[in-house]
Amino acid sequence: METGRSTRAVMALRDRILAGALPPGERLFEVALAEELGISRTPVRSALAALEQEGLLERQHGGGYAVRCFSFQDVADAIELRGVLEGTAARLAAERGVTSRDLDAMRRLLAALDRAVDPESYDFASYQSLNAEFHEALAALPGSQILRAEISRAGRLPFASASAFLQSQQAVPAFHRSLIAAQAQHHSIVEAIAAREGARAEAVAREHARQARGNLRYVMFKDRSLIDQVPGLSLVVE
Amino acid sequence: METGRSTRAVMALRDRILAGALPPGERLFEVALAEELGISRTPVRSALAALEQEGLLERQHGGGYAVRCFSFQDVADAIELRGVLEGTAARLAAERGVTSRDLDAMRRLLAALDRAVDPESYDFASYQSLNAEFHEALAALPGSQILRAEISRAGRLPFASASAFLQSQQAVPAFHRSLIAAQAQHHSIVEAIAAREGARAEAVAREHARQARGNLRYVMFKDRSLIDQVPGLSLVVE
DNA sequence: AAAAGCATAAATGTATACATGAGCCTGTCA
DNA sequence: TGACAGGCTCATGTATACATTTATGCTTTT
Repeated sequence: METGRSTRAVMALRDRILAGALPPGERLFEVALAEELGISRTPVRSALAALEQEGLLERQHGGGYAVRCFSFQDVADAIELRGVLEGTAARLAAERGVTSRDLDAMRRLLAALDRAVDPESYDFASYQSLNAEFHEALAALPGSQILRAEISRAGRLPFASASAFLQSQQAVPAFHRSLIAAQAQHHSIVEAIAAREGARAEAVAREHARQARGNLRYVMFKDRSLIDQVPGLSLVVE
Repeated sequence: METGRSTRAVMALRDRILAGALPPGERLFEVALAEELGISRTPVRSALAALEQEGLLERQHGGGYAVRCFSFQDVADAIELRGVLEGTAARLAAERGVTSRDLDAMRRLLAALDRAVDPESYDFASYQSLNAEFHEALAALPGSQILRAEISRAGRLPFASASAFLQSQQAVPAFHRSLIAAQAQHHSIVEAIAAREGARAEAVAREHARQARGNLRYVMFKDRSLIDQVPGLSLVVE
């Protein structure tokens, strides 16, 4: 198990940032963090650098880091970006073709997701993990390491990940309907890829991501009590 | 002037990697590099981490770094990725609209590029820097910090940047014709943005990037003597 | 002879001490 | 009273010493 101090520091700081314990804009000092975490400055430094790459911190003028601030538009753009990249994965998979083995795997995931959303056998926890699996498998489908890495990066910003709003959705009225709609899009994407319909696969994957934009609007403007349920949304300042 | 040892180490190592002094797959040792550069391990470590983020190095199993190997397909994918992202910038600029101030700036760049490609006043050096300016301005056009940063990242891999193949193109027969074709695409992109034609702007920007794919094929399969003129192409192994 | 386990050496991970530089406060001079 | 200069302080950048882990090779045992 990889349990280096540096890794632990990254996790601890990430948790604190996302929990809102470190408010957006707050400057972070190496010595203070080191004492707080009971380790030396060295792993703290590498953790800060890692979190900057992750997009949670930004360098201050003249050295040092601060917790990053995001605008509503930033979050919307990050979601759009993920959609564009996942759409590219879907299109390339369609254009280049996929092995029947990979296609079967996608269809098995679809079937499992079907069971998870079915009112008869509804299982939210399963849906959550299966949804993440589906999106990871999709990213890997065209067989491009470069694209896969970039999609993974785009989902690092917590509010931009494929399952960022799932938790909060549970509390909204039309929740189950939106789950069903999303699952229908999953089916369309796989069908398009199987039929080598690149443009369709790309368009549906993009639109699929944009569902999150609607959820974002709901959380930010209709029911702000849900903000705490979406990881990283505490970093959004107006 | 920012002349920290860490920054210097990044530049020195990047140069050596791109120059082929450190062959792809080669493992890098901190102590050796530190002695070679006449500095301590600390800035070397941060430089290695930075170059990993840049995509030039990859972590070895169990710690340590090695010079990254790329396949032909990797390079093609990186180019496609840049095209997708620049296409997104073009589309969003068209959809969201741009200020007349920004539009004028783009048109001034176009006019300057026109002069640079005109046989009467041909100036390759000008074209090179103006082309880079054009692509940077395009990335900034939709006003999205997130997208701009991601486009910048995509161009970090040296062979995926917008001007990666310019130098090598000088030596190919149909060089000047391809420059004129590229410039025509620049015009189309700006025209589409001005007319709020998002789909067109995106499609043309993508196709524009794909010119690099043609150049890549030429360099790799038709005239490998040009490989040294494209930064980073020495990292491609079959 | 082959496989497993231990020992050893070398690399990375971590801690700490030292150097440097930027920001700020104060005091003095115009 | 305002502005500039000088020094002080604190945070980051760097060097080095120490700890830990990993890989390799040799020995031993089956």
